[in-house]
Amino acid sequence: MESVDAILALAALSQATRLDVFRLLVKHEPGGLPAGDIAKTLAVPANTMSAHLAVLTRAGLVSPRRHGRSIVYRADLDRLRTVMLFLLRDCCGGRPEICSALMADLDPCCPSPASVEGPIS
Amino acid sequence: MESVDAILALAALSQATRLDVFRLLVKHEPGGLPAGDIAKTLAVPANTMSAHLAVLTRAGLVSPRRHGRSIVYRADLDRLRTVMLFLLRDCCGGRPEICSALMADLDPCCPSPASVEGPIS
DNA sequence: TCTATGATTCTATTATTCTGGAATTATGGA
DNA sequence: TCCATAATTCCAGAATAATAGAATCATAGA
Repeated sequence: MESVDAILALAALSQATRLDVFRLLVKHEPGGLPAGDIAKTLAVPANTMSAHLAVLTRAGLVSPRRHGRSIVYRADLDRLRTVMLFLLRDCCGGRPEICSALMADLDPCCPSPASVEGPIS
Repeated sequence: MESVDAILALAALSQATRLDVFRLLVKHEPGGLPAGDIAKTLAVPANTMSAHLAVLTRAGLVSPRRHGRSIVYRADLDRLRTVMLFLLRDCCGGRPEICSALMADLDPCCPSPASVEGPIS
């Protein structure tokens, strides 16, 4: 990932409404949510929300798919992972001891990978 | 970490010059770098750089310490870790299967923790 | 085809951020 | 005290982002 892409993603998430949108969409994975529902849930006018969704889409953090009359948005977790990798690499750059401290601290947020190797229910 | 703090940090990093500053300071851990050297290295006027450093400082991503006539800035990796944890938790929120996929992909960026348990040279 | 609904685009207004010249503050040395 | 250096603060102009009313576009159903 290039700096310019990372900056786009960071900028997209550094705005309260858009961060809320992204969190909402993560909560609604993998089904996604229509633009109208997102706007209603967060109490933002439809056109304003549309502008925010466009920013998130340009940043690659969400993706739209038409479904009948609605346009359903989904969070792109892969993109978030890429952004986080970019940040981590910046820190690691020749300094593995820093990175592993980060990793160790990140771990408790999740169960060990071994425990989730089965199919996702 | 509260949303407002995360937004502050994300906004701070979502600007080319400031992202460069942060990367430069990470590279210069743990010694840090005086404001003037940062400005010179990145070819940015001193007062402009001062404004950017203030933004990064307010976001908690760097911290200044006077050293004689200079003010030496250091990257705060702990803060970066906190921001990344915030983002991860947003994704995990009741969905460990998503998070562990993220973790698994983050791993290759670093050597295994076991290999860095010795003192940092 | 006509209508209603969901969503976006157009446009203008307001607010915020970025930038750098000039002035100011803080420190160390002569 | 006086000067030079390092850095910040003050300020204003330019650029960018956020917001929302009105108009437009796309689809589904009658």
